[in-house]
Amino acid sequence: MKLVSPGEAAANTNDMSDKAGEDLVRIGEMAKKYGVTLRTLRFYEDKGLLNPQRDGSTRLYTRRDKARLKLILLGRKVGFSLRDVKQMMDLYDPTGSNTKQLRLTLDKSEKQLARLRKQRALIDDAINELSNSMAAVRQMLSERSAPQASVAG
Amino acid sequence: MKLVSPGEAAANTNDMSDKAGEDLVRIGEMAKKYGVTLRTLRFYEDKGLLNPQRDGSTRLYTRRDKARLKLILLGRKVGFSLRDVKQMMDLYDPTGSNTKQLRLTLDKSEKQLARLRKQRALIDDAINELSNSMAAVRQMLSERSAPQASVAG
DNA sequence: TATAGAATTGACGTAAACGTAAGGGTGCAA
DNA sequence: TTGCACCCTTACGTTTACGTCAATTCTATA
Repeated sequence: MKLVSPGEAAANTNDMSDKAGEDLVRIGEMAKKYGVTLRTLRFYEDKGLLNPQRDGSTRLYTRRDKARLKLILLGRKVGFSLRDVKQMMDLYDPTGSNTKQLRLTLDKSEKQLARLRKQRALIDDAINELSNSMAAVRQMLSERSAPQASVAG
Repeated sequence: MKLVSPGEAAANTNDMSDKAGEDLVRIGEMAKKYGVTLRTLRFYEDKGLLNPQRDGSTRLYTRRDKARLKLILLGRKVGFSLRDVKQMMDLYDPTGSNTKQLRLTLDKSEKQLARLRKQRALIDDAINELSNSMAAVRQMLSERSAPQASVAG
């Protein structure tokens, strides 16, 4: 069964679903579209983060999957683990107000924000220490007549 | 053979070496002194970063080892890998001017500094993105009457 | 129909710096 | 002699997010 020939995603002549305009794409196109590898998409599915339809064994991603993938990638970008992302997404309920999900997300976000700030502080420390060390090394290089005062011993 | 009874590091009645005042310590004291675990010290030795003497099978760390450990810990703090630290330390030659070592150190330091700055930029990005998301989530929480506009789909 | 291009599952490999457990030895104080 | 406080080596486990085959199958097209 032909779905979307590689290279033309718009003209879908498929009669897969009762809903028109489902815009199904296979894994290759999906990967290209979002700059991830096939392995990554399969991995996310294995971890329960994605759940594409199947045509036989072939994965078919809907725009729902695309939305989820976007969220995953955003989550990864801000430093959430896949586990965190899953926890937050698992709380999604299309019928409710999603208050719980939003609260959890906010809670995790606050913690992550704190971690990020801590990390930044550590990096700033490291930058300072490293700059100092470099100054010292430069000193020693400029005074190449003091064999005793080496940096390692 | 008794070397340094635990708790008194100064009064060494040992006749280990011909050099007086060697100030040898065993692994436990070394670990405590520098806030690392025994495993860490053994690991560093296994990786060729430390080379303590032995009394039978017992490791004895000299002040040379202490200096090296300090360097290792500084290196780790500024984000060098142990491999990098080893490369730099391996170039140390007590008889020379250590120009090569210093140059390598400076070179690696510059690269590491660049990495640190890049990382900091990434973190700043993440902080911004996360802050934006959080604002959006707070919005949605405050308008708990819009079921359609959920964060996950 | 042959062939290239896409897709599948399964499963081991990778990186870094140790953690942790197992099994065993040594010395010293009560 | 018991027991504790140290010490030793060996070796597998941990974490996270995939990478990298391998062997096979499906599909479209020239």
